[in-house]
Amino acid sequence: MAVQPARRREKLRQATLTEIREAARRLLTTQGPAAVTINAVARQIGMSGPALYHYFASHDDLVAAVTADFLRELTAAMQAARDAHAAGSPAERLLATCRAMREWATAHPAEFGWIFASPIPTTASARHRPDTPRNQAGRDFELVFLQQIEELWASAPFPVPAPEDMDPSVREQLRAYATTLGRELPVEVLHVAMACWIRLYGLLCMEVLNQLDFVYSDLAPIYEETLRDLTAMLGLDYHPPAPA
Amino acid sequence: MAVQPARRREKLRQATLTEIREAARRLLTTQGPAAVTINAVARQIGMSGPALYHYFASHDDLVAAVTADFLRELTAAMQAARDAHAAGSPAERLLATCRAMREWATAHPAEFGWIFASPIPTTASARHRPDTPRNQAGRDFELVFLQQIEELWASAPFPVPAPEDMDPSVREQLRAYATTLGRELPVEVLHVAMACWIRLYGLLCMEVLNQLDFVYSDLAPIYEETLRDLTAMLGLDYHPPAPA
DNA sequence: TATGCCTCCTTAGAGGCTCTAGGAATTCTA
DNA sequence: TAGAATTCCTAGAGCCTCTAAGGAGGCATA
Repeated sequence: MAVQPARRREKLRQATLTEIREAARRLLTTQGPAAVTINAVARQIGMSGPALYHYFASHDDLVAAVTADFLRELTAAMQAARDAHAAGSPAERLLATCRAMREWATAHPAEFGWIFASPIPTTASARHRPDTPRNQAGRDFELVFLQQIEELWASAPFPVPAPEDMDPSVREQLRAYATTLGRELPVEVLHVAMACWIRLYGLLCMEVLNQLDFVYSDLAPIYEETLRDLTAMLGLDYHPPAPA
Repeated sequence: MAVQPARRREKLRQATLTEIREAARRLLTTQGPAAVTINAVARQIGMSGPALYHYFASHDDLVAAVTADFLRELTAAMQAARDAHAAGSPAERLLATCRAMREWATAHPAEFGWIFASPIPTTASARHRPDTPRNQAGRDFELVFLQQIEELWASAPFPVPAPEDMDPSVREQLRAYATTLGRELPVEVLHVAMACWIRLYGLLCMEVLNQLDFVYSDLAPIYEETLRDLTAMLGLDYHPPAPA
């Protein structure tokens, strides 16, 4: 067995990598974003600061890696909720997915805040390396919602505007997006999908990022109200959440 | 004139204060949020770093002061748009106000991002000093929108849900908020007002904070579409924006 | 088995940051 | 005109990111 030792070393490296990510996350959740420094993470795992640069090229790289972890975890939570309702109606599946999104976000506000604060890299640099893990994770996240709308549309079309009634600029933007997706989604369907997404994700961001606590302390009923609106827009029956 | 000298010094102090704020803003818009450090601001105005502590107790204090400036400027822009349509219909006034909000935000994305990133201080400390300039400015901002809804309701009531159909928790939260406002707004009116606010402000935050540029590059028509929805909810006639 | 390479980790240190301490110059007050 | 207050300075402690240079060990090959 000549390959074994090299593989062993690789395993050790991977173990250290996840240890670093876990330490970073622990610091984030317990002491806030500012506490996630290279030095502090290194201290957490009993290393000197500079040693971490063997694993991440910069502080930003570490942040991006951890953010990608969070996005994947959020995506997985939504997919799990969806798959748990594989036998249910499309409406039940969609509602379960959307509720899982809020549950993850409210259970992990610091993590969600970090995802939000680190959007797609600035346009200039994004040109050069368009496929970081962070961006890949971002696309997968969006798709969980979008795919369900797509299936919904295929199985039971909901009302959409006539393409010629849409704003020409919007139509063109959505057409471009549809081609980057490589999917055969009509722009008017995409338009409704985005309108739903904006209402849902926008509300969630405002909640988790404390933009609404001047008036609301518990936004669960407001979120449910929004879900009710979405089902109406998509021609679905609303199903109340399972009681906890 | 014995008071004059003291007044002169106070004037100088105020001049330095605004010079500091302007330098901080310049750094923010030209080099990003991370560049707004005490040292960098001091260098900008030809001072040593520590000297700035005579004007702001900490870096956070400087940030809060600048943020309050931005909020006041945004509020003033909205009020100006409203007052410019004092002779118009309530619908025109409201639309002008909402458009002014987006115009300011898209014209000053860095500033708007800072407002968003520095929400009301963490609940614990907010208890102790509930009336910082930042919070005062935040309340004034919210009121520009809310007051117009209030006037609208008084002059031409729009459809609202029956209070007994509302979620009891939401009803209670809104009742509490109404009392802090010291206004006689029925909770069901407040509920509609908040639903409008969430849609509009949520969309704007997503736009300016780059949460939507994976699909949209120009959100002006989407914003107009949302405004159209709001006018429908409020029983108003939609007026398209004046052409630029 | 001995040698060289490669990886991992160390310390040292440059240059930035926030913020405190203590002192000098200036300006106001009495 | 003497004391008090204000404004600014430099020095420096203790963080931070990140680079440089070197040592200790595992690994592969002669």
